[in-house]
Amino acid sequence: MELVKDSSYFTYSGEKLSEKQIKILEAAIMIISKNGFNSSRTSEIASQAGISEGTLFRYYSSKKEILLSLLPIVIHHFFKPIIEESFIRNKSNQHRTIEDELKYYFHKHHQLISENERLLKIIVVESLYFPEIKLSFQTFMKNSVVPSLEKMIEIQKKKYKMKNVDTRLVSKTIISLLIGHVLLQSYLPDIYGNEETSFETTVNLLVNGMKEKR
Amino acid sequence: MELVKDSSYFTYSGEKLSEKQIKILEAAIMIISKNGFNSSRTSEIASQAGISEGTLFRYYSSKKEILLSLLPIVIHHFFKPIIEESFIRNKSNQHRTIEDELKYYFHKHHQLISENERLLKIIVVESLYFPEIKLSFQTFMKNSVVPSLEKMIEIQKKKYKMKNVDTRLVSKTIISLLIGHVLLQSYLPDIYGNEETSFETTVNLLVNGMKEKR
Amino acid sequence: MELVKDSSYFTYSGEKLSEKQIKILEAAIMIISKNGFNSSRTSEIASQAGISEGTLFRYYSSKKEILLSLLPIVIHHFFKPIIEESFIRNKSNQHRTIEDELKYYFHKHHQLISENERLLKIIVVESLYFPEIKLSFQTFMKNSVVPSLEKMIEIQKKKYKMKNVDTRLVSKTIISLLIGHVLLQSYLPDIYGNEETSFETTVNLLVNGMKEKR
Amino acid sequence: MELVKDSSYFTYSGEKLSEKQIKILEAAIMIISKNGFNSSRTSEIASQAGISEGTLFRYYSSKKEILLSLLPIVIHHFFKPIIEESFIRNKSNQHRTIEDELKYYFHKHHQLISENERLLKIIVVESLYFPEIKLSFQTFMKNSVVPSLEKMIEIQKKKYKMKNVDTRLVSKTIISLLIGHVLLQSYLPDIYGNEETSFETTVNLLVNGMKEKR
DNA sequence: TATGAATGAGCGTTCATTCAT
DNA sequence: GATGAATGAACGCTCATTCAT
Repeated sequence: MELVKDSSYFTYSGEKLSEKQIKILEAAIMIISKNGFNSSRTSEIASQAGISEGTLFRYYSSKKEILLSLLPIVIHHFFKPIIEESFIRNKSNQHRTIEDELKYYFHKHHQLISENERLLKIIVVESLYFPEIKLSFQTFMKNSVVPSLEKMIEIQKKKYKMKNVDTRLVSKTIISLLIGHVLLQSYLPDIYGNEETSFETTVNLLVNGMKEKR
Repeated sequence: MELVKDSSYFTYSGEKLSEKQIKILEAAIMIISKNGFNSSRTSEIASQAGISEGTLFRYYSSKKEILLSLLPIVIHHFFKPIIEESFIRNKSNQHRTIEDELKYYFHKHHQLISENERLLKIIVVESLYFPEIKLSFQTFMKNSVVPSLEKMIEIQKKKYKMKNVDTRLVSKTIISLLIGHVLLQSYLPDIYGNEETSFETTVNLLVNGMKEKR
Repeated sequence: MELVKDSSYFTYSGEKLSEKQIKILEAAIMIISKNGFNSSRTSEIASQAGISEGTLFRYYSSKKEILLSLLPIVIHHFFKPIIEESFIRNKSNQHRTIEDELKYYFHKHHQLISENERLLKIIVVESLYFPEIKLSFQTFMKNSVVPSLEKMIEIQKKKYKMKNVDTRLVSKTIISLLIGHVLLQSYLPDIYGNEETSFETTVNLLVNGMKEKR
Repeated sequence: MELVKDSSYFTYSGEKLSEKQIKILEAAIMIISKNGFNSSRTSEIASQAGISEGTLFRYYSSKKEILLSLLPIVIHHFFKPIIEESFIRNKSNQHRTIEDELKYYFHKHHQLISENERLLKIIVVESLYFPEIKLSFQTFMKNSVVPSLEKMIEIQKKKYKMKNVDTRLVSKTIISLLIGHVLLQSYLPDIYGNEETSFETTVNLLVNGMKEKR
């Protein structure tokens, strides 16, 4: 399974997932990301996981519980890294240019999204239909991701004296560009294929736009 | 139903939808956009349409056929306008600035998206799971939307002598911004609420970025 | 089906049961009285009713609803008659002897129990496990059956000047005798077979016991 | 567990139950009397018995075998005492009155029923659905309980010269009263509550009824 | 043509029973 | 012997689809 790099993917701090549970979640991510939650069959997840359907329900008491148990994994593997200091690097590396900073930001996100692609697809889509998932999603965006990003922007604004730039608008733009690039890569790979290589020019365009013209 | 302005919404060239079919499709858009295709019940669609379940199956031989019949409507109402000359206005109004042009482009898209919001949601989400929908979607993007957009960009590039600008990158950026803004408005309305008002500054940022710095 | 004399058994005032519902209830009474509620399969009830399982659930939204819908039938066919004036005849026929009165009371009950045997079995047994059924059962006994019986006893006590007789004890005894006779007939038919013929002597024993000895 | 006085409860002649088996049966009586056989889970019985489910099936090869193994226990603890000489006391204490004799009989039964309440409930209810249990039940009643009771009645009839009394009817009446009282106490405790205290008057009523009137 | 009752395949879930450790 | 994880048949229930009226 391409999403999951190694067997330690699901064993994050604060949770002790058994081998069976990991197999189930791996299978669930495969099946649900392919068919959607509602069209995914517990029988299919079980057989993909190499266990019986009865065993599946020993570990997850309902189909929905499987879906919900993906939430902390997304948070751990996708959201946690984004809000960590090392991700933004807004403190230690102030000698870097804003372009470098943003390229790093885009690159890290791209990497994270690639690593968690199927998982993210599930959570994003199912949050349309499961309020509890949407809420988790929104909460993390609102309380962690956006503040963290805007903090970085504020620092850069001060550093480069771009007082007229609207922080909120820039954060919206950066997130939009990320989302858009990921979706376009997925939907129109032959036109908007290699995302990684386009970051450089995208960042240049963006930073250039933020700088005041003569 | 807010999506459908009048009874002629579904009567596009090449198709003659009966009154019953229109009612069914209206109901289907309501129900499916709310619950997703799989969680939508034919019984609910029928009762929302004010007909019996039996009648529904006289007009659409299967539930999936209803979904697929929404495709040409999306194409007609969403994609067609986008690729039409009047949408781009790249010929007649050459006296306008590039900012005006883009603001108009964003505004028109926003309008179109608003008018077709539920319909688009269905097609975008279900295209994740139904290859035939995805293909239609991709084909229109590749053959019509992107060329049309890039044609406009080329014209503007010539007009404003921005030779160094990468057309593909700009089209990707514009589409990304549109997608991102729509999604963010939907997922994080209290942070990134009013889309329309942010177009102006977004366009300024973008155009500013495209212009060469001193 | 022995319990149900004719097709009008289930059509009592205040309820309009369809033909299908009657078939389902007839089948349910057969199956559940044989196997118990928990061991009865909806598939078996459906096939006994001559319909598909899907149809069964069109008329009763759950298996338990079938069980609960038997309650008003028991009330209508078993409890209602017991508390009606005509059953006790404590007003119009005061010229009758207490023996006649009791024989009539026993006889009527025996008839009612025979007619509703399976239905009663279900309700009595399942009230052990379903509190709502037990409550209905108790309520009817406490508020209707026992008061009605004790009213009759009081009248007879006055008529025959049996002041020393404990009304509550006599009602308990009468009900016990009824229950016991019915159960013994069911469990030990070859020993305590014909209930009807033993009523006469039972009543004589009871009345004799109530009368004061010299 | 209130039913089982001590660890020797289950060790009756002809059977050697291991400690584990006793624990299992104790747990089974608790669980099954509460939920009914079908709604009782082997997992619940095992955990109540403090053993694993696997171990349970080492001692009883199926769930039903547990139920059936309760039968000899009921026979040993409930029926055996009833048919024993000491229970009836028809020989040694001929100086007692018939009232005393019956009160003693009722009292002893009441005591036995109280001590075996849960066990009896299981056997009585499940005999409705398991023919082999019903048969055992019937056999003991027919061959042991009824003859033993009627023997006592015959002796009393001779002693008190009540030739006209129908022995079978009296035995039926006595058993009915016992059954009725137990059931009424269970179903309508607030009306027909204390069984023990009503025996005295019940016996008086019964004996009075058996005696010839002037 | 329109209906809606009837269908039955297929779902998520349970639980008595098995068996490797 | 004791365990408890694993099993899978069978359950209650759903719902897209059919068809007699």
